[in-house]
This record gives sequence, structure tokens and C-alpha cells, in this order.
Amino acid sequence: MPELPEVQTVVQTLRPYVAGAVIERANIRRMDIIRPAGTDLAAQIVGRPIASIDRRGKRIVFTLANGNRFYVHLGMSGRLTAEAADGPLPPHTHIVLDVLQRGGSRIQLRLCDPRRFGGIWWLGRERPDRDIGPEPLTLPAAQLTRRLARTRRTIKSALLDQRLVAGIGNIYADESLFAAGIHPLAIACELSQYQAKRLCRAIKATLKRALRHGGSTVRDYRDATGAPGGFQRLHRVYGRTGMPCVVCGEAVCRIVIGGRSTHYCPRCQAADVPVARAGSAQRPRPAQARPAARVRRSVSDGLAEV
DNA sequence: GTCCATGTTCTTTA
DNA sequence: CTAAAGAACATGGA
Repeated sequence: MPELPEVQTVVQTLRPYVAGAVIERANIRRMDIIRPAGTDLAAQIVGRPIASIDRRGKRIVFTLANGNRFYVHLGMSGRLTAEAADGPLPPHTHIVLDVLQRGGSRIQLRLCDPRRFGGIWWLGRERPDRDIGPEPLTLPAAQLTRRLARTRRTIKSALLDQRLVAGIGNIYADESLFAAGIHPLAIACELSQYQAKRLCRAIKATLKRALRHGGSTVRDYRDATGAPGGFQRLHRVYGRTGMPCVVCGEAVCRIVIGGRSTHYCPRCQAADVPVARAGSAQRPRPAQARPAARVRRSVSDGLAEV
């Protein structure tokens, strides 16, 4: 659920509760959300002060006073909240950290994640961003252009690739492409210089505006205090299939790209550059008939004969 | 029962 | 070999 604006909002609302606080106890109720598997997270963090909490891409990065780091990823349904120490534990609460604040009061830091696509990654001294791309809010347009020029994927798929740019997800990819007037099936490397620049500006403007509204709550998302976001009311295409475009009145379309639902206005986002086919790979069809005897055997066929 | 969901990673295919 | 699409993961809601 959470993309850059939601993750950043969680960090900002969590920071006053945990910055400088000491982790007194770690109640890890499910081992399988700790990664790498086998990490003794409790042994690493109990008794340690939290020096700082920051965001990198969609990761919530904790830095301990001893310099070690770990990060929380919220996956699709994760919530990281600061709660009064004695409230009842809701279902799917996988981690509870008891935290002693500088003022002397105690709170609980809870990770709740029904679908369990999220989790906690222990980093130690490793960098928190070795395997993801640059931050979109500070990304120079020329750098985005260069990165897009390297791929023939659709622009929608490219924006969702965290190694290309970190922090954009399904909502903000659709909203940014609408703001830039670019068709989601446009081939990334076919965008004009002007379009790439416009897209870069649109991404920044969209993410910043979402940030000002505390992110989007479509379903599960809450900040660290439990409050929902407000930006879902300002979505211009995401989740508006069939409704009139807020700019031109044309009905908003929904297609599937890379397995993800994609919303766009067919008039405001005209396909004025080469586009891929929706819903499946752009498969160059053989101009002539296929070779006749095409004997292909699946793996299971082969195994069945052994 | 069906389909869908704010994400990532592994596998399969071209 | 590389690039990209699809499936899988787990749960709940419409």
C-alpha cells in the first residue's frame, strides 16, 4: 500500500516517539518476517538507543546509536504504529518493541501486517539502499531521462521498478503519468526529451502534493498515530475507472500492464509515441507462418518419462 | 464461489 | 546471455 508519501508520513509521525528512545524489549511473534532468516534481531536491538529514523525509497530505516541499522518495509498491508504501552494487540501484530522515551514514558512500536508481504531487514553496517535507485524528489531530469533511455519497457512498468527510481508505486505511477500527459503504454526509451522532463516534474509535484495530504488511504494505510491519509480524495485517475476525467470529461480507462491495474485518460494521455500492447508482452509476431514441426516439450513432460 | 488489492521476488519465456 | 512478463506469496473485502 504504502509508497513514498505514505512511508515518509509514517517516518515523520513516528520520529517524535522513537528518536533517542531506548528499545527495552522486543516481542517477536513471528520469526518469518525477520530477514535474513535466522537473524537474532532481539539480541541486536534490545538495550540499544535509536539514534534516528529515516526513509529511503519505501524503506523505513532505523539507525541505532552503535551505528547498526535495520529497516521496515510495509509491503501491501503493513502498519507501523506507536501505541500506549498497554492497549490490546490487534490480530496480525507480528512485532512489538517496548520503547523508553527520553522523557521517561513508555510506548510500544508495533508492526501489524495481515498479508505479511512486509517485514524487517537487519542491515548491520550495510548501506540501506544498495539495491534500489535514486530518490525521485531530488532526481535531476537529465538523470531520469538517461535511466529511461536504457529500457524498452512500458513507462508504467519502468516507474514501478525500484532499481530505476525508488519510492513510486501503482498509485503515484498512474497519477504522475496523468499529470505529465503521457500514455502508460509508451515505451520508456521512446519518450522525447520534453516528455521525460515533464514526467520528472510531474512525479515531484505529485509526490509532494500527496505528502502535504498525509498520503493516500485506499484501504489499510495509516500513519504512526493511526490517522488515515487524505490524498485519495484528490486522485485524478487512480481508482476512477469509467468516471469522467477531471480535466476533459472523457471516461477514465483501466488496463493491465505488467499485471498491475493501470488508470489513464485516453484523451489527456494520447498515445503520441510508440506504445506497447496492453495486458501482455509486445511480442513481435513472425511475419510468415511458423516453422511447421515445432516439437516443444515442457519440463513436466520430460520428468514424467523418467 | 469470484475477482481484486498501495509490493517484491523468483521463474519462465522470448 | 539479457530483458521482460507472469506467477507466487497471504489475507481480507466487495
